Amino acid sequence: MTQTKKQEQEDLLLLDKQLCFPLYAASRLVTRLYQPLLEPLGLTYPQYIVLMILWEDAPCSVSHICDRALLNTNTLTPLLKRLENDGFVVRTRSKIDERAVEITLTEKGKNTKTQCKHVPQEMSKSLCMPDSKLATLKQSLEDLIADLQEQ
Amino acid sequence: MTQTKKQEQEDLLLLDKQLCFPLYAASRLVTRLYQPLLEPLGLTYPQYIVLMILWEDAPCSVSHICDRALLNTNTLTPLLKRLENDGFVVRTRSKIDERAVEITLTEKGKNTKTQCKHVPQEMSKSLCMPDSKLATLKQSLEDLIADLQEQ
DNA sequence: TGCGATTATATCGCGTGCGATATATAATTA
DNA sequence: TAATTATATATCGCACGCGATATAATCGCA
Repeated sequence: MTQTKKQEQEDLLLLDKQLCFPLYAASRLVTRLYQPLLEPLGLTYPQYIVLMILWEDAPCSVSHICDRALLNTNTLTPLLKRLENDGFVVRTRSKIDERAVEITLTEKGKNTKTQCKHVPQEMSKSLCMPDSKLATLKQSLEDLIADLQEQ
Repeated sequence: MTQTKKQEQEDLLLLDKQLCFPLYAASRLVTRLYQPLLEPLGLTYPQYIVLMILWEDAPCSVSHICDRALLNTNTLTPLLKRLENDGFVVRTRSKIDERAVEITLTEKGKNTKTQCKHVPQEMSKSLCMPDSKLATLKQSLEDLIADLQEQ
């Protein structure tokens, strides 16, 4: 291999050339931004994601939440147990299919939606980017996810 | 509040309206894609990120890695200890400033770069998106990070 | 019907992430 | 120079994520 070609190939390992790193860093930074909004409600960021799913779809099964959150039961079972412990949800074995666990929102779980109403607004205030650019970014990420899910 | 207005505000809490969720999900899915490439080298994804920084900047201090990786010492100290245990790096107290710890690459740590040469190519094969779109996505994420870092 | 394959959830172990706090060293300043 | 402040790293505790594996219930097909 020529010196030039070797150099080019090594340069692909520069941090600034990676897509993965800004993805990883942006995700963590955005999560940090949510933390002070969610902490007063006694929620973590992944718990907030799961509650959003439940506000749309509850009562529903654990596997339904897995599908929407793109998380596995090894993450979701403990998370849902904590949500149950904290009084947001109830976990019940399905009568129709004894393998399945149905997740139901408690009154507290339902009411938390009202207390979260301000969260999206606060976030879009913090993400000081034009809405059109945010929309494009969101769409690109969704395209990426669709690609990755097929694999 | 009118019924319509209330409805609009609640709709902001739909999972599909969030930017944060595709960011969170895409980051995790991409990390999963790296795993089979890194596992044979005995590396996790965050360890790979730190090694990329070291291939550019080593020897350097822990705080320098913190700055580039956007991670804190509570994450990096244990990670670097594991990298040291696995023979990729050496940690030494700086003689100039006894507070600082200098991270040096071992021969194994340096050689691992050669073994990672194929990783970026493999990844871009897997991310089946036009390069121009990937470049735009990367730039948007970097803009987002720049915004978030100011806060 | 019965038995192997599939599905739904749970558990385990390990490596992050990160808020909070601790400790030691260096820099500053009164 | 002594006291204060700032900086660099480490530690602790807890909640993820996830590969691997386990368990129980259901399905499918011979």
